Amino acid sequence: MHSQQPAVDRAFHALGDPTRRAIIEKLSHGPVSVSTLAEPLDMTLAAVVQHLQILEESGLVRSEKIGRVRTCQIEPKGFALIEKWITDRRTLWERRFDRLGALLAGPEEK
Amino acid sequence: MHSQQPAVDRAFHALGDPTRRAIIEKLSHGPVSVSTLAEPLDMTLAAVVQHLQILEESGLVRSEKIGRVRTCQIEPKGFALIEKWITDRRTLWERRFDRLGALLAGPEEK
DNA sequence: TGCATACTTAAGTTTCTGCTTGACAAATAT
DNA sequence: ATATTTGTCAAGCAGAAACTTAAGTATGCA
Repeated sequence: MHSQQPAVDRAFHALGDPTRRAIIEKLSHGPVSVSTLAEPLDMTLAAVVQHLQILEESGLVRSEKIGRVRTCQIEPKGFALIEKWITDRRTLWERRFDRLGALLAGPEEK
Repeated sequence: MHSQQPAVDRAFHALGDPTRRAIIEKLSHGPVSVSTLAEPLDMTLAAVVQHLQILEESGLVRSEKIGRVRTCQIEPKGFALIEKWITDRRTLWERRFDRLGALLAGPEEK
């Protein structure tokens, strides 16, 4: 139950981990190398690389290797997906709320 | 590592699970009882109750028990938190992108 | 009163995640 | 040339998370 899931599923799963959100926070200020990213994160570099793989597969991060250093940066595509998911749902429940409000205000014609 | 975490952490963790997102999707159309919620979800009612507890603690769902039936509904507060987290980060990286664009367009005075 | 419904709670099992270790590869510096 | 830096890969393990089972509670109904 983990191979062929849609992009929005992977994006939500990726953001579910606090370490990965910390990585996103750091990348928000600009592109950073893997080791710089790992430095403040009380864990081995290998663990950070694993988090980065998940972030990259989920479309939240993009990276490029030049020489021996891999530089990571935010990929907005993934964020757009989860924002869309939320706003789509909110549209549904707000529409319901509006209808309810209209009813409570008293049914009007026209 | 799970007791004193901020609300935004709990909200992201809650939405990381596909079953919980399915519950949110159903609730987006309006309030539903626990057993109605559980019906299409290939798992026991007890499991669904556990998911609901997490959703409720994360501020994404609210519920009220009347008689013997508990009715659940969306609580927008939790969603506002995670949308704010995303837009805050995007503000950062878009600002950077704007500055970059300005540089590439050629430095101008004034 | 007796029985079904709609949960609730606790405990145990299984599966998944995050992390470490260790060995390795490639680029760069000395 | 060799040492150092930067990252990659593959096991393996401990704890967390999801789920089940089973027993219990409170409400509503006949």
